[in-house]
Amino acid sequence: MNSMTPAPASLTRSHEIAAVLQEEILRGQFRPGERLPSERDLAARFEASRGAVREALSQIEQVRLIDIQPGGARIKEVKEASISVLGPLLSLGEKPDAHLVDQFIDTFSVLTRFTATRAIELASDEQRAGLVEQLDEMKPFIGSVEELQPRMHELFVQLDRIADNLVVRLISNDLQAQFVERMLALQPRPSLGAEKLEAFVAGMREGIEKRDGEILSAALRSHFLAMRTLVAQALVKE
Amino acid sequence: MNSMTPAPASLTRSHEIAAVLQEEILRGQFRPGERLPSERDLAARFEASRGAVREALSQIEQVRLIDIQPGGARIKEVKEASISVLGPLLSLGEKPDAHLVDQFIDTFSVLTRFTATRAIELASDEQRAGLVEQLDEMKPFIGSVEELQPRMHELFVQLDRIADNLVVRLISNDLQAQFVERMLALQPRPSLGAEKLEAFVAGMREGIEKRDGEILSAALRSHFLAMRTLVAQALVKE
DNA sequence: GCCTTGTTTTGGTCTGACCAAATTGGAAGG
DNA sequence: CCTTCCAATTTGGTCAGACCAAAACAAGGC
Repeated sequence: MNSMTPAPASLTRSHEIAAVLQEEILRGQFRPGERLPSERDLAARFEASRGAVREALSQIEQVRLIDIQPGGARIKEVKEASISVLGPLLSLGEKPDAHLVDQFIDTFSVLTRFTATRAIELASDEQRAGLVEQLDEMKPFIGSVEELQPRMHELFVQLDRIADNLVVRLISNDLQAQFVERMLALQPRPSLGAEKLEAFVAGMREGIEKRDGEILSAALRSHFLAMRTLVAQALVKE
Repeated sequence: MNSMTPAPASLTRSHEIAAVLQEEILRGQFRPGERLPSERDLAARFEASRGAVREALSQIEQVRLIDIQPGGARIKEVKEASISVLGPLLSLGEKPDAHLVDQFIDTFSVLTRFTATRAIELASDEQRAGLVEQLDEMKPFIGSVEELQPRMHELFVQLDRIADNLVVRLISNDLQAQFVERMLALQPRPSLGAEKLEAFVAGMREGIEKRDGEILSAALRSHFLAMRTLVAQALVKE
C-alpha cells in the first residue's frame, strides 16, 4: 500500500567500510592506477575482518571505481565509474556541487522530455484524457510544493508507464536514487513561483490534449530551466 | 597506450554465483517480494562457502535486484533495479530481445543528441575545426564498418569531452558497458549503406561547422533511426 | 481469533587457514 | 651499470567453523 522508501537499512559494517573507502576514492585520495591498500591492511585499519572488507571492495568494484585482481585492487577514474557514484559525489561537500547539480537537472530534463513525447505518441485517447484529468486535479495545489510534488510525480510515473521504455526507466531510477533524496534535504526548499507553475501545468495540458510533442517539450524545457536557475541560486548564496 | 578492455577477468566464484542468481531472478524464477533461499542453502547448492555466496548477494544487492535484511533477502522488481541489469537482461535468450534493443538505441540516440548539441554550444572555434577534421578523415573509410567505427567512437568521445557533462558521461558508460559489447557479438554484423553513412557524416560536418544544433540533431536522429531498423531486421529474421 | 512466548532460522561478523597468481627483491649474468 | 631471471613474499580467492542479534516462525495462552 504505502510506497515509502524501505528505510535506509542501518549501515552494515561492510557497507560502512564501502562508503568510507568510496568517499576517499572520490575525494581523489588515491591516484587512478594506484593500488589500494591490501585487504588485510584495510581490515586492520577498519578493525574489521577481511570478509567484511572483501564485501565492501566487492561493492566498490561493482560501481567500477576499482578493479580487483590478484595482486591488488587498482583505482579507476571517476569518469569510468557507474552512475551509482553520483550520489556519493553529491554528498562530498557541505552542499552539493552546483555545476554537477546543474548537469543533473539538465540531463533529467532531456530524459523527461524524451519520455513525455514518446508517451503521448503511444497514448490512447483514454490515457490522454486521464493525464489531462490528473493535471486538472493539480490546480488547487499549485501554491504548495509539498502538495503538488507528489501529484506531479504521479503524473510522471504515468507517462513513464505509457512510454514503456525500460532503459530510460532504469536510468531514471538511478538518477532518482542518487539525486532526489539528496536535494530534498536542501533547506529552505527552493520553490518556483505560482505563475510559472501554472504556465507549466497549462503547457503540459495543452501538449497532451493536442498530442503535440513540441508544446509538451517546450513546457518541460522551460520548467526545468527555471528549476536550474532556482537551484543554482540556492546552492551559490550563503 | 592501448585502450583495450582489461580482459573479462576470469570469473571469480562469487561473480559466477552472482551471475547465475541474477539470471534466475531476471528470468522471473522468483516472484518479487519472495524470499531468496538462505545463504547457507545457496552455499550448499553452489558447493561454495558462505563467504562466496555473501559476496555474490552483496553484488546483486548493489544492482537493487534484491534487498538483503536480517531475516532474509527479498527479490525486488526488475523495474526497480539499476542499469547494470540491462546487460544480463539482453543476454537472457539466444538473441537479445528486439524490443529492448530498440529502446536501447532510441535512448542512446537521445543522449547522443544531447551531448552533441551541448558540445557545439560550448566548443571553441579550434575545437570545432578539430571535429570537422576528424570527420573529414573518416571519408576514406566509409565503406568499412571495422575501420569507421573506432573513428566514429573517437569523435563521440571528443564531443563528450567538450560537452563535459559527467552525468551523461556516466550514463553512457553504463549503457556502453551493458550494450555495445553484446551487440558487437552479433554475426553477421549489420552494416549501414555507404550512402547513408556519407549523408550522416556530411550532416554532422555541416552541423558542427555552422554550429547548428538542429542540423546536427537531425543527422544523428536519422542515423540512429536507420540503425534501429537495421538492428530490428537482424534480430527478427532467422 | 488475537496476542504473547520460546525456538529456530537468518543475516552479519570474526578467526584462522590454504592455494594460486602477481609482485617484489635480489642474485646472477651481460 | 643495466638487464634477466628466479625465489620469497604479498595479495586476492576461497574455505571451514564459530558466535551474536534480530527477524521469522510455531505453539501455547488469553
